[in-house]
Amino acid sequence: MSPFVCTPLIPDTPLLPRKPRFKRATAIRCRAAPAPGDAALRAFRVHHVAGHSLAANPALLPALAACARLLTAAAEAEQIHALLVKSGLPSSVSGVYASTSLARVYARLGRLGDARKVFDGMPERTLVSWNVLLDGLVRAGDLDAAWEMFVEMPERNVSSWNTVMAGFVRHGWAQEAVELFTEMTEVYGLTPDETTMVGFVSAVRSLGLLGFGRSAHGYITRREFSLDGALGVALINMYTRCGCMGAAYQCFSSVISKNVEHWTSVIGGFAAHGHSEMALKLFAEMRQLGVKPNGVTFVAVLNACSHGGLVDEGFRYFNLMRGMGIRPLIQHYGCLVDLFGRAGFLEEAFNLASSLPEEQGFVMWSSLLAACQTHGNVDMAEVAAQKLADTEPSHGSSYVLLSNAYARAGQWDDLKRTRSRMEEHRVVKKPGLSWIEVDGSVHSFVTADKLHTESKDIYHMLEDLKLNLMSAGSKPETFDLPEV
DNA sequence: TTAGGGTTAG
Repeated sequence: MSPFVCTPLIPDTPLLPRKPRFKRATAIRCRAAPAPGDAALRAFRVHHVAGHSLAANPALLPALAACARLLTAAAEAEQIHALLVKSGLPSSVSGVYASTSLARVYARLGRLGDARKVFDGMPERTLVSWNVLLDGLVRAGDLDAAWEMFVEMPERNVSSWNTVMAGFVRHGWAQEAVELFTEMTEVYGLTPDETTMVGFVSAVRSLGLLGFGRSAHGYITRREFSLDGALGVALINMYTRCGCMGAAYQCFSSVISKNVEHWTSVIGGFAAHGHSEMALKLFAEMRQLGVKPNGVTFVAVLNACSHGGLVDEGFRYFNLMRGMGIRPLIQHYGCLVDLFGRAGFLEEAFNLASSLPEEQGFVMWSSLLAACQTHGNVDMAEVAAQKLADTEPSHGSSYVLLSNAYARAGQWDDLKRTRSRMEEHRVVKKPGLSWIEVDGSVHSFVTADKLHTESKDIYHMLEDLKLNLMSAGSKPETFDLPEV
């Protein structure tokens, strides 16, 4: 295959005309003379070409910072590294900044071995150098190694704690992140800064600890931390995940300088909770104010359309996105499949889903399977369930969704067969969990469990609620399930 | 002059 042809992540479907490719000549010219796109890299080159020594090049550290930020400038970083080695700068004491910055570039590129080599070669290390390496381990997902390093570091500051905490949250260790916060503040008496609060709020968001989230918000307000950056986004997201759209919107409104992520978070929140009109109204407002949406914003917008049954609008937004030069990803196509499926256009949903790469299709086929259940198409449900099982064979939800579809269609023999196949393959469906936080402790429940210490009182309360609902005229939807 | 932060399809 020609190196000049980009392989699209998603194969184009008839819906989506193929994008024009770059002209061959343009690609060759770019390759022959790669001009650094970043201002700092350009400045570095200007000084270097003018014959300035590395130590006298004011753009050295900004250029390395750019390499760390861009993640596409590995070649430039290597060139600067070579120049540093040649100049002898990294081994001099004044080179501690350059070496730390260089180690950071490799750490950010995921080249931990190279980062470690630079670090090991440093005659003098600062706490920042340690934190850079710590961050590299955290980003690579080697949390055990990161923890080991964190414990053994000669000293630690708030940044070290923040680095580990953010890493824990990013890799799903939210509970550990909360514990880390408690230890940092209560045992070590350190004062949290804005970054600490971003990590903490993100952790309590993952765990659904609304009470902790509210306390954190209070603390943030008292400290007069700005909500203009990541902190505002984290707070909006925390309220959204806890189902408090009122608080999320209030928080959003209090952000003075709103960026695309603030807008995306609040739009995504309203979309997820079924308030499609509000989500789309906010999207229009955002554009009117000149904030440019990104691919994630469009996931939120398309989600609003699918939850609101707005098929035509969904396609209009999808085309708008492509018109803005944003390449659709599997999430966007997933929204379209969901949009078709929920609205009952099962054939269209199926055709679109079938045209996409299978390995990323788990969520998409689940949504289609759910749509087949809703609209009573058992034949298609069987195919979708098979696709799901192909993607993740040990996942129980495909069997459960399929048996639900059989139940809805009254095909009890097929339902029995599916359940026995599940047993044969020893597939266990992980039960969905609900939880509620009362006075700082989290109480979790699965369907029909009696493990909670106050289980008896809870079931009494449920009975009361049920009676109240019935007397108010509510009728539950029931099926006559046979013994399986 | 070098470190740590946020949004994504069921």
